[in-house]
Amino acid sequence: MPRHSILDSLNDTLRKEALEKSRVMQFPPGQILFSAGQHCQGLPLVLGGRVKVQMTGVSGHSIVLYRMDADDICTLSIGCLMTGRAYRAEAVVEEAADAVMIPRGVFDRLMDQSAGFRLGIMESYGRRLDDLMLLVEEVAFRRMDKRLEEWLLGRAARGPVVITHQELAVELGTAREVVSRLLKELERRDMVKLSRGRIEVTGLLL
Amino acid sequence: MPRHSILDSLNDTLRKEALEKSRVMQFPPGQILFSAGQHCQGLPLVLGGRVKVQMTGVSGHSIVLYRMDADDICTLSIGCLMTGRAYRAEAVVEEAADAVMIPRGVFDRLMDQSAGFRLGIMESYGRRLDDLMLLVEEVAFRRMDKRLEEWLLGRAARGPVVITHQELAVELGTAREVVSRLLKELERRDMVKLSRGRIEVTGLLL
DNA sequence: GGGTTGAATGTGACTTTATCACTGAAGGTA
DNA sequence: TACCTTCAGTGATAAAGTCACATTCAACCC
Repeated sequence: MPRHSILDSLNDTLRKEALEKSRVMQFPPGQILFSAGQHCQGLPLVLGGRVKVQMTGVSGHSIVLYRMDADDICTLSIGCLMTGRAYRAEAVVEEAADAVMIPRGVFDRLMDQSAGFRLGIMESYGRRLDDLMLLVEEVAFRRMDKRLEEWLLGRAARGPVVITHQELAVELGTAREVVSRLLKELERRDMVKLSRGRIEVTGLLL
Repeated sequence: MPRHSILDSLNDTLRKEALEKSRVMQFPPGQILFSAGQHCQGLPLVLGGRVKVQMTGVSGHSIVLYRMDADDICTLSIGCLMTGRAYRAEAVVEEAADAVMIPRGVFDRLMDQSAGFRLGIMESYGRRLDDLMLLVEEVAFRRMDKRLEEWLLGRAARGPVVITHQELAVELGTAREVVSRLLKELERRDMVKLSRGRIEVTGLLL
């Protein structure tokens, strides 16, 4: 039985109908949920796992925009679903994920029938807008060394971080060389230990 | 009689009710529609004029996120209205604007009763997300000289651009000195003529 | 084991952008 | 006219991005 808080906001009849017409799907790590240029088939409600959403610019550079995990809604899909536009970004599964895929008709019906569902959708939208606004500010004004340190701290909680410099560059929206150099500097200062595809955070405080 | 396409999507009864309970407001240039930290009083439907939405980061720097003009909906307000969060950005009137302010209760009722209204709201949200995603890419990867030239071309259509270097820096999310130097270089190449608070685009092609 | 290969990382040289600290210029007003 | 405030110009330096190439590592195959 899929657990997603936006489904809790539905009454029994609606929930039953929604689940009957939707499918729970499983996605292994590495799977592309959708990519730029594709059209939307339904609204994914993420039940578990983790999915990163990134976009590639005209320049060929990529940047991670945000992540989705348990209890999230794929906000990007809503716009594509309602207006028929194509995705501009790409979603890649990081940790095996499962999601309820709500087809368009059901989505329309839920929006029509349930105030709670509408609230959930709007909340999700609002949060996403906020995230992106913060990202704009971060990219435009914050220093790369601080952003890198912060990113590492956010991941260092449980053991070493498994990631390449190139992937880390996409996380931060910068170049691989910049990441390499900043990491080397941190290593010189004994704040991290580097090995191939792996960063161990040893003494890093914000 | 306010003209806004999202009102056209309502049936006569709903439109009449909505307009009775809403107020058309006028805003002179320079007026702050809302600022960061404030709470939302209602959803503005922009009828005419122009409003820029910008945010100021922790660093104290500002950047323009997007603009609203005739027939736009203040997407940011929706999230704040529905979830009770405070605004994170600031909206400043550039050209005298008028807007219908829809109070929360009416908004809820329209979302409940009108599929067309819902579609309009969702479309607006989708467009805004897209805009912000493009802005992230632009800020992260594109060169400042190209962005500046593009911005100037977007404004040069009717006569000289009246703006200070500082304001232009906020448009692009960079520092005033950077704008000054890039403009000087364009002037050396006879692509613009500079005077105090004014930029005349003479020979600039993309 | 030794050799080959491709991905990942290191680094120098150089350009672009950001920051800091000023100086000078324009335009309004007492 | 003298003063004052805002706007613009600029040198010095640091941070970040770009390009080109060298090196290192791990996996895989004989």
